Amino acid sequence: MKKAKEILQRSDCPISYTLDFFGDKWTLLILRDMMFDGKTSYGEFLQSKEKIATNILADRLGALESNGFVSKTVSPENKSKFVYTLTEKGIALLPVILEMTIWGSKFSPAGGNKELLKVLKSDKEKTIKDFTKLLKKRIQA
Amino acid sequence: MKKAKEILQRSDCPISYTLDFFGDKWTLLILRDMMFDGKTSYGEFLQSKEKIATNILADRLGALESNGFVSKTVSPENKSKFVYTLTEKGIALLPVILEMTIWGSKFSPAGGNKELLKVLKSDKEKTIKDFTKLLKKRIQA
DNA sequence: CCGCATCCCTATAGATACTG
DNA sequence: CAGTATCTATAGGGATGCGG
Repeated sequence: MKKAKEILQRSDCPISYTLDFFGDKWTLLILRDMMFDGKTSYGEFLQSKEKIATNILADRLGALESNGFVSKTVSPENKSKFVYTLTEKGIALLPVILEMTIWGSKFSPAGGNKELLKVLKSDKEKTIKDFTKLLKKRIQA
Repeated sequence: MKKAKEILQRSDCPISYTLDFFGDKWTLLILRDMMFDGKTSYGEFLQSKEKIATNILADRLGALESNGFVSKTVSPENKSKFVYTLTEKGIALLPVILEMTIWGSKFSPAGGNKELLKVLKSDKEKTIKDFTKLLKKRIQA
């Protein structure tokens, strides 16, 4: 039995609310892996370059699931494996993540995703819309 | 003497880089107060409804300053008071914060800023551009 | 062995009281 | 006004466990 670790809302401010849940260093990285790399399993998340600890990963996946950002199902191929997929509520975070990508690409010493930046620059709104559509399609299959 | 608390970069990923610095529950709220409420002083930040602790505020202001997101100057009116203002690097985070506002407004039980949402919906890119211009003007005065 | 969870211990975040 | 000091709670790293 898992306790659902509810979100404690500090104020009515929408920014504050967003940070109440996503204001940590790991949660959005999991969503990134799902959105951009199509990852769906615990093991795949573990392999990301930032090296998330197993307990943190389990905790965040649980929180994401119990708050409706991802759904957890048993893998059809492997009964002892779980598949995590984005919900629409999770997909709705794409614009936030993309803006973070843009900002990070501009200011990180490591540079950023030049390809993505070029596409975004030409028509950001369209890119967001199209990518959202793609993600939604992916979860229907 | 203050240690500059450098950012430890977990990977080359721009999203990860953004989270390395802004992946906490308070830093962006300070920027929110500066952007949307025009706050400029320690005392004003303390009064926000989320009730930030004094040591956290001091810590975050120090980090924001030493990393070039805000600048700290002595108040012209009151020599024993400091004035914090956004830099261009800080202003560049506006799109991220606005997307968080949009997301939070959509999903927070408390609802959100309906006015802002309406404006953003009609032309998001223009709104961001105009507001950025306003913020830049503000720091030149 | 792999996928996932738990335990333990340290480091950091954060609340409250206090100070130059 | 603008912080520090001190103390406690929580996040997080690494090892370990356990079932297939």
